[in-house]
Amino acid sequence: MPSPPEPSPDTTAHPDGGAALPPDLVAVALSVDLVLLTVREERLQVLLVRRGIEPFLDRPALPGGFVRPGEDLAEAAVRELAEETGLRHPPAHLEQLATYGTPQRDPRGRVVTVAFLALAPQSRTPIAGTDAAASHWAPVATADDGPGLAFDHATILADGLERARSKIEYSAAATAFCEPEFTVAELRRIYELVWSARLDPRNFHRKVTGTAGFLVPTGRFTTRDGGRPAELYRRGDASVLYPAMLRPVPRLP
Amino acid sequence: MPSPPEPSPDTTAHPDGGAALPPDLVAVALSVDLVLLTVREERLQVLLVRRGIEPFLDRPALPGGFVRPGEDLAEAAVRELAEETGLRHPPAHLEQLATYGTPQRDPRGRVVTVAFLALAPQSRTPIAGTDAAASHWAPVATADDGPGLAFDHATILADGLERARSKIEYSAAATAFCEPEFTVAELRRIYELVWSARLDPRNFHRKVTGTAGFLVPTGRFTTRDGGRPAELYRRGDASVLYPAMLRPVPRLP
DNA sequence: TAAATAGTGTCTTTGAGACAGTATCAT
DNA sequence: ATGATACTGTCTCAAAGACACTATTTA
Repeated sequence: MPSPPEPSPDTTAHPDGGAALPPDLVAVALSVDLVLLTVREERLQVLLVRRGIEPFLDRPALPGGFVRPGEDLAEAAVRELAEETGLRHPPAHLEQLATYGTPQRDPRGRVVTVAFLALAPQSRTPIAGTDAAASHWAPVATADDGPGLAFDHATILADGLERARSKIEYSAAATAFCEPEFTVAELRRIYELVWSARLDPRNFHRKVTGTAGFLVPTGRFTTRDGGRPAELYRRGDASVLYPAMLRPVPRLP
Repeated sequence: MPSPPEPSPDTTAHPDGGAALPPDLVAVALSVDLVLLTVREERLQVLLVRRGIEPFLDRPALPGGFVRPGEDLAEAAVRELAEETGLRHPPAHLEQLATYGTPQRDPRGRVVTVAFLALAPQSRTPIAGTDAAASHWAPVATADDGPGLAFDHATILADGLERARSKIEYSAAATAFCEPEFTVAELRRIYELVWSARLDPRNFHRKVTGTAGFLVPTGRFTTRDGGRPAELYRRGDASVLYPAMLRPVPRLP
């Protein structure tokens, strides 16, 4: 890796054309944290890491780390993901979630974190790499059980879940959980597991195949789900879903 | 992988129970910026300030400033708003928009800014105070004309507008533009100006009065809009609008 | 054959869009 | 009276919910 550009970390000493930052600034440490979700073993799961240092030693936490000089925020997010989980490919979906900067959220000092939401299919999330020993999947329903998540990560996780649940209503983001080629039933299962709700297979089929640009039929079929062969689809160009898919009241027998 | 040695910013000198921030951190300056929108003179307008210092001296910019020690992000946003515009009351609606941290977005050094979206009625936005001389309203349609906005504020403004336009679809946020008591026609005018679209008065009336918890009738009437007296309403408890108000394709003759 | 899943069609209900008609003010 | 705006009602159409029926595989 080439050495990073030399920006003086002392931001107050960085004049440019006579303009400099005011000398009485609070310097904050900036980190990124990730809510990486996937569907595996018939459940919505989130990637957690076990903290190897204080504070919150040995407690589960969202993967993340400090932003480096000259590094963009999203760039830092995918780098941390690769380092902590050995993820080769960037996640299929990545978006900024929110920024958390309550003064006392980190006992070490002022640390502000920019949280990202990432969605990926199971095949792209092998968990194997340098620090990978400490990373593991946890069902979102029980992620905060036992020793609670470090820092304010329980809040960040809750916000990420709510974002994911609402995002798949009006966008094609749910396909980010799927393999490159998938059946309508597999996509429906994603919705059901993310929403904890049952959807009518026939109405769902009509909705997703009837929305222009959402799904692209490949012409090929699979029997991997059992029963009559189902057509395989790829995700289409449409990123917004209009009209939106309506989320039922959560009810999964 | 080795990190270049760098002078410790003072955030690293904040030990707590043996835990300290790593010494090779990049310290960043953290600021907040505001997209404060209001409806006045029959147009959607945004509050801008004229920059009094380099860089971008004399260019229009979004109001904002650096976060102080021990200060929460939203807290910093309302403080900056009060300082730069003399706004007494906090805005009726305030939400975090997004965080912008491209390395070169500020020529003075690494400055990351957390942007907020604020909505307020005209009555609460008098622009009178300490630094108020430099602040002014600009119609959003022409805000980026002439000398462009400083930094990446044109992007932030565009994101804020899009957020406001979509937010009023599925939430009661549009009432934040209204006075405490308002008529259905006044609320409709808000939607029309924010969306640049014409809405059918009768269908709009049916929609907003038929959605439980959205509007609370006061029993009193006004003739300030001319014609038959219109009932005055207050905003209700409902913060989400379901089903959503559908945004037509922008078309205002 | 039965069982399982894929896909199509049909009926009902909800709600949005379009627009007629009446009500109550100012002038 | 006229004109303006407030409000109610009615018709039509699009789309969601519920569910019957047929199609094609494996066991």
